[in-house]
Amino acid sequence: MAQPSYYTLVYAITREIPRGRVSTYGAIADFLALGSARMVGWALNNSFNQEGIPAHRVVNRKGELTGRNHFPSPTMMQEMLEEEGVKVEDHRVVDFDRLSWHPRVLGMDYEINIE
DNA sequence: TGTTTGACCACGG
DNA sequence: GCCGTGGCCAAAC
Repeated sequence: MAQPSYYTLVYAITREIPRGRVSTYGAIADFLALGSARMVGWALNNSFNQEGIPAHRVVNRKGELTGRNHFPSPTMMQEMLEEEGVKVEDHRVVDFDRLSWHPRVLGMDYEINIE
């Protein structure tokens, strides 16, 4: 994509989420200082066109896997997380407070790598 | 072109 | 701590 759209930014940040950690829609929207948390969800919905985007690591602020219904299989999101060592119980990330990751750690001058 | 709709969040009561 | 409400902005209709 020559011109970075909002989607591109969301995708780039989502790719930076470390394995075994989770992030939230609000955190991503907050770091981008653009749009809203809703748009992050919209972008991720469209992210199935792109490959290699760990959309399963993005949950809502309560740690709930609200996006699970948008995966090919509703149980896939949980299984992928558990495979990375993130325990999920009753559609919620266990110990979410400790595992939540904020893109701020990338630094303010982080340059997004657009493919 | 105007309205509706989202994988949401912060806030006030 | 739960509930209603407003805000957010791009796509679909």
